[in-house]
Amino acid sequence: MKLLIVDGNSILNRAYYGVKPLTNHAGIFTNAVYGFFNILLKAVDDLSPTAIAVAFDMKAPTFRHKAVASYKANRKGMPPELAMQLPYTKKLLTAMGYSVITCEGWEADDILGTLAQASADSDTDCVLLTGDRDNLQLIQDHVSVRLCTNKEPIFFDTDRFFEEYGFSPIHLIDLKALMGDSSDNISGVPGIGEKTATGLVRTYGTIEALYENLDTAQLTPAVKRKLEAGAEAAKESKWLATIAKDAPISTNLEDYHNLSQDTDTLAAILTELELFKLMQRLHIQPSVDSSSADHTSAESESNIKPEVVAISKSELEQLSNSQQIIDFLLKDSILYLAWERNVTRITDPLMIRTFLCSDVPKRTFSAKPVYRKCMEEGRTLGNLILDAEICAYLLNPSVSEYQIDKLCAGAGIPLDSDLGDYTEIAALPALCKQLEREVIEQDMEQLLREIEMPLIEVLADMEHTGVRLHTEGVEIFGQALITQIDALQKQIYELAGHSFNILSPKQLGVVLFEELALPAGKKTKTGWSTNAEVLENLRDQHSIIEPILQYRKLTKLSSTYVDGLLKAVSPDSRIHTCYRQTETRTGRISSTEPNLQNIPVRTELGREMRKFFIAEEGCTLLDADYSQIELRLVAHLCDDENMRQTFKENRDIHRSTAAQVFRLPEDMITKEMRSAAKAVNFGILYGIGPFSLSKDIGVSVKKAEEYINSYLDSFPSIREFMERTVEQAKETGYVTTLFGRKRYVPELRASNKMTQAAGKRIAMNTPVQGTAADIIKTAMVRVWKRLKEEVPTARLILQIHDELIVEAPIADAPKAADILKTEMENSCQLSVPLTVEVEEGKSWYDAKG
DNA sequence: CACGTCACG
DNA sequence: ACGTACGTGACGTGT
Repeated sequence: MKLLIVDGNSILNRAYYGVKPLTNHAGIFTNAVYGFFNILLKAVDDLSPTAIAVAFDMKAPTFRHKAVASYKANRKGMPPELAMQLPYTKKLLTAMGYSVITCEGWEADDILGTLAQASADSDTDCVLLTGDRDNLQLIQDHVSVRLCTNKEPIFFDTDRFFEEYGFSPIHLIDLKALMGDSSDNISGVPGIGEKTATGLVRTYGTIEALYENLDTAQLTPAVKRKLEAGAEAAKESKWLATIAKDAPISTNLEDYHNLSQDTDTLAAILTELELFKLMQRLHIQPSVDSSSADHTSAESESNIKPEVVAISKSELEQLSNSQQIIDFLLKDSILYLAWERNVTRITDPLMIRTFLCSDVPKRTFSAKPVYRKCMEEGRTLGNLILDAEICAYLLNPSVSEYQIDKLCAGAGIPLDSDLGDYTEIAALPALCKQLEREVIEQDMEQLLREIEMPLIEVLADMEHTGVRLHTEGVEIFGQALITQIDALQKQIYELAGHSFNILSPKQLGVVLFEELALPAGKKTKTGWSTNAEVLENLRDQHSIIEPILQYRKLTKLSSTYVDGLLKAVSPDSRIHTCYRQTETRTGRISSTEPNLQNIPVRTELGREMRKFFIAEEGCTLLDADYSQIELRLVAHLCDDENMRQTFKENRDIHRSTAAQVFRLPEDMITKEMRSAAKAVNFGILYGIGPFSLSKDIGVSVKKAEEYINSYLDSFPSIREFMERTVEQAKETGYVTTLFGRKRYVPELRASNKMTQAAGKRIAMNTPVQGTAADIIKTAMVRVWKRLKEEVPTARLILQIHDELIVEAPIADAPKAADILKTEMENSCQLSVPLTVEVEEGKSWYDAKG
């Protein structure tokens, strides 16, 4: 028999602080559970114990035992994010067949001590798993410790302990008696520190032996005096430091043998917590949750083992002409199919094309690359009815990466890894059905079918078409930048008196705040902040600041935009960005490789870049953007009559807001007042605070607060809407957009009030930003379809959140412009008009005056 | 790989 | 006392 005794609280605590915050989609924290079992399972793998006992403190300790008193007095209670994970941990341990031991009035330590002693007494080997060095005192023959640290665990037995401490483990309590332990509120002997205490313990062993020999001992007078004065404290401290070995628990070690695992319970809890990695590690399948239990057909079907079959060309043609739903995955140019109970794979490119282009109803996971591949062959993917990745995104947009195996785990769909390459395709039919059903249950079917599904092809087409770049122009622009950058660099080095890396915040900090002794403003966690805002404030203090700011601007343009864009140009002189449809938590699309949604516009020099985004010969660019879409949505969502009226009359919203806030007629509003109102308007969208507003518009925090209050008083319906939205998010755990898109806001349930405040801002902003995303996506689908039908020469090529760009032959441009404006303005009926401005030009720069 | 910085809506 | 507006992506530095 070999016993593993776990200090549950200590390991859970270590896991909690060692693993980054992690929650399931309902907001239950799971990081400590995850870390706990990683530590435990690693130990079990390494040690192969035949019995495992996990000790926990009691929740509400009484004062029968002295250690409890010190515990209560000196350790803060667990944060709720950790406390909520404790019952899950215990239930999982029990389900795994391990013993969970608590003992009223006794600490986990005491349980460890008692069991360790019982092991030693019966010549049974045992290992203590703990993160607390206190437990090293329990080491003796047959009893060793596996000490968890931030790195690899350290193994301690008597010999290893002696090497490190120079005395026997049992004398650890004597060491503490002398030096104390602030974390356990053990005072020790005042004035005796680690060095002295260690020396004394090495010489005398126990404090009793030390005090008996105090008169004859060779001690400095000071130490001797302190020891004499602290005799009582030493005794008291030793008593406090000693772990009990007589907790009233069973010392019959046979009682702790591992029981058989309750796989169902284990699966149910891990599924609830969405700890899929852990499930894999334990080789258990996720459980089917109760909501899907009544759909027995899907369940039984998915439990039938699929048959791997070969398929001939004619059979494939027959299948491709049928009306049954076929699930497919395209991976590394291999096509995997699943239908009825069969799975197969196809490598012949012609057969792959036959299937993909056919009209047979298809489902897949991640369709956009498939559309792209088809488009590269001058075709398209036929009759796609469902993309499971998109469904998963709608169900929870906060997931960082959507993977079939994890989603199956979360949806209670078994994965048969014996099927090798066929594992995923075999599970796909069940996954599609399940996710589709959930989307429908959560009232997002329309969002799925009318927006997200058709959008996949639109995005694929936009990527495939790409945007033309005037590469020579960019190169020349880049050369000019380099020349200026070199000059600035030289100038900066001269002003600093030496060369250094200007782009290194660390080195720049040294130059500015040490060598030049400029007043250091804010700090970051690693050093001084040197961001633009800080540097702006130092502008007048030293002539080095201006060129540094300039240097930063130009190097940014050079590396991110000139170099970045040139790297991304294809041989056709066009840039084919990648639009990501499952990336943002709000429903927006993002753009990568390269990001075409952050091409400079705010400064004149940066805006120059847009001169190189040009139309094909004989073509022109049409740029259509929504005017104030987010503020219009605020007016609609809040149903604010005042604000709605402004938009209905197509008046200047910022001027109108200023008039409300300052209680003046509109013609008395100054530029400054208008721009302050504009900042407040934007701030409102984000859940503004006075501090940030003051920074933004350069007034005092107090003044900024007045503006905000005045704003919310002028528009009471906005305040009500914001409060209502946050309230609702707290109750249900999520917020929704006008079109039913969801986002969970677990931040609202955190105990940290900063996090909670962030949660409120998320709750307030997401319905606005998300609805705007829904609207432009709808418009994209409609514009794309109409252009395809009516002006097939015109191509949608770019989307920048509230802006669409179409490339069209000059002759077709007016018609395309009309379609753009009409479809964008009418993609949604609100209580305020949506207005779109369309402009035209040879380059993006020209098309956006 | 994390951080700081900065580009956009 | 602390940090301080929502949502993104890319680059260079430095551990």
